[in-house]
Amino acid sequence: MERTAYCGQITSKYKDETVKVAGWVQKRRDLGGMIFVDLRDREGLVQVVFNTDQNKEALETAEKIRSEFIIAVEGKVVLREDGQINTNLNTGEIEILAEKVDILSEAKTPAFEIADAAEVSDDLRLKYRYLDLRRPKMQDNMKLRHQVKKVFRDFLDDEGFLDIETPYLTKSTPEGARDYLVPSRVNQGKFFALPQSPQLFKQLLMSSGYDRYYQIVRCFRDEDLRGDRQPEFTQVDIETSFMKKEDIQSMIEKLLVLLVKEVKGITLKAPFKRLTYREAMERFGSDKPDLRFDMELVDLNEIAKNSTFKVFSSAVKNGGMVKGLTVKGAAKKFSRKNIDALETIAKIYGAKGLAWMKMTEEGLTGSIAKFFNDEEISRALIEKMDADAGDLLLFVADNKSVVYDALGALRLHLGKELNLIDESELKFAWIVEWPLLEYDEEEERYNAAHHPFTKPVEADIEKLAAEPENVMADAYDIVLNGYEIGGGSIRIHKRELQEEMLSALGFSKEEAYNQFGFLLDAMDYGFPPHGGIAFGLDRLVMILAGENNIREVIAFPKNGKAVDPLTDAPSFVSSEQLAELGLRLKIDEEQTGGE
RNA sequence: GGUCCCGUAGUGUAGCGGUUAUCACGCCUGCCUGUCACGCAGGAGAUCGCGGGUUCGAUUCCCGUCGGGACCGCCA
Repeated sequence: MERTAYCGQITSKYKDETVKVAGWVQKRRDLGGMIFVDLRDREGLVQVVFNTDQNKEALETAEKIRSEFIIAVEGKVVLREDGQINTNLNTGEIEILAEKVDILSEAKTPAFEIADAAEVSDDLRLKYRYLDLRRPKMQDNMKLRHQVKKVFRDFLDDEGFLDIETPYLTKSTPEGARDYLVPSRVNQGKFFALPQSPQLFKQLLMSSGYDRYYQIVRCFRDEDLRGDRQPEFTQVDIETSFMKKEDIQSMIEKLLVLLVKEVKGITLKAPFKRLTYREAMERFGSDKPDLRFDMELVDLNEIAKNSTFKVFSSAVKNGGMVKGLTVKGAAKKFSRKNIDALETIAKIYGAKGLAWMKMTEEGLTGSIAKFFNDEEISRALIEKMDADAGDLLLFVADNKSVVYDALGALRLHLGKELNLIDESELKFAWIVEWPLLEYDEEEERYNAAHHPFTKPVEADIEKLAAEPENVMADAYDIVLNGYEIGGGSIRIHKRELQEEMLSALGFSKEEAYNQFGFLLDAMDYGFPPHGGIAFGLDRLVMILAGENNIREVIAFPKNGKAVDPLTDAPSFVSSEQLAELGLRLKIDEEQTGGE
C-alpha cells in the first residue's frame, strides 16, 4: 500500500478522490452496523467511516480495531452532510468512506491516553516517551524545534556561515561546570571530557580562516538539573572573525526578528533593548530580567541610611543596601498570612526578613510604619516608591546580592501571581557591560564571569592586574522573557592578554600552558580578532512553544535526577568492561550488581 | 549537599484510626447505521510505593527507605 495523503491534511480539496491513508487509531465509535474511526498521523485526525453499505468486510475488520492500532485505509473522500460537520477538526468537513482496511499493527492499551488533555505524571511520560511523543502537543513541539533549527540554518547559510563539526571526545578543562568524563581504553587511566561547549575549537577555526562558523551542537554539563537545564543540551554555536560586538548584535537581531516572524508570525522591532548588567540588577534584581512587566526595584539607600528603623540604617552603614517594591493595588489582596508567604520566598534567598507597609488614604500603615511617621521622611518614601493608596510596599535590607536575589525573585513571583505577564509577548533584550571576573569567596580567587577567553573592554585592559574586579568584559547576553537564551563575547586573540587573563584567574604560567597551551600556541601563528555567540536552542524553543520546561521540546530528555526512565540510563556495567578500561569501582560490587 | 511537597485500580483523583476504599476517564462483554467527550445495559480491575513502630485495629498517625517533583546551592 502506498499512502497518498496524511490524515490530517485531507480537506474538501480531496472531494470524491480515493485516498490511501495510514495512521494510529485515536478513537473507535461503534454504532453497531456502522463504525467511526478517528485516524491520527503526525498531521492530525481524519474520520473514517465503516458501514455495511460501503463494505461489509471492512466493517468486520473495523470491529477488531482498538485504540492505537495502526491501520491502512483506502476509501473515498466525501463531504459530510450539513449538521455532521465537525468544526473542531481541520478535516471536519470531510470523511473517508472505507472500502479497504488493513491492520498493520495491533497495540496493547497504552499506559495513558494519547491526547493533550490527559494529565499524566512526567515520570510515566518519560518511561513511555515513544507514546508521549505521539501526543499532538509534543508533535507540534518537535515540528517547532525543526522549524527553528531550519531558520537558523537557512539564515546562517545565506550569511555565508560554514557548518563545521567539532569533537565530542575532548579535553577536560578546569574552569566552569563539572565535566562528563569518558574513560579511554587505549590510554588507560586517562579520560576524555564531553564538551561543555565547542568554545576553544571554534576559536581555533577562526585562526584557520573559517571566518564565519556555526554549528547546532550538543553540549554536556554534569550539574544538577532544573526546568531549563538538562545535562545534555543543544547550542546554536556561532563565531565570526573581524566583526565588532555591535555588528554581531545587529546580525543576531536580524536573525531573531526573522525567526520570530517565521515561526510565530510576530513582527518584532530591532534593535532590541540594551541594559547594562548593573542596570538589570538594580532595576530588576536579575541578570536575565523578565521585561514583560514593570514593578521595578526602588533604591531607598538615601532614605534608609538616616532612618530610625535600625534594620534599614544598619544595612546601609554596613555596606549593604535597602530596596523596595511597590506592588500596585495589592494592599487589600495581601493579608498578613499572604505577606508571610512572600517573606518565606525572600528568606530562601538569604533575606533575614521582609519588611512591609501598606499605603492608605491616611498614609503608611503596618508594623514598621511608626519609623516613618516623620512627615518629611514619609513623603520622601512615598514619592520615591510612587505609592498610591491601596499599594503594598515591600522592603529588603541586606547585602547587595541578597537584596537583588530576594527582590528579584519576589518581583517574578508577584508578576506571575498577579497576572501582570502577557504570555503572548516576546521581550528580547541584550544585557551588556558585564564584569569580566567575579570573586569566589570560597576558593579565594577570581572566576571568569563569562569564560576565560572573553576579552576585557579595551579601556580596562590595563586594570587587569591591579584591580581585576573593576574590569568590564566585551560580553553580551541575550535574554527573553526572563530566560538567558544566549550569550557571547569578543574573545581574546593575543597571547599576552590571554596569559594575563589566565594569571588573573590564578593559573600559574605552567598550569595555564598545561591546560590551554594549544590555544596560546595558536595565538603565535596569526589569530584574527574574533567573537561570537551561542544560543540555548532548547530554552529558545521552549519559550516559543509556550512551555516552561525544556523537557517538553527535547525528544528524549533526562528526569530531574539525570536519569532516563525509558532506557534506565545510566546503568552499571560489567566488571569486564571496567577492567578493559583499567577502572575499579570504589563502591561495593553488591551495590553495582557485579559478580 | 540542603529545604519543601507528592506516592490510593491502566490514568487522574476522593477519602479516612474501624468503609464492601470514592468518582471520572480508560478497559472487557452485549445492544445500537450519523457518531465525533457517541449512547444504553452489564462486568473486571487496588497487597492504598516498600519496611518498621504506635494501637485492640493503620491506607490513614510516627520513623526510616525507595521513587518522583519544585526550589536553594551548583550551572565559566
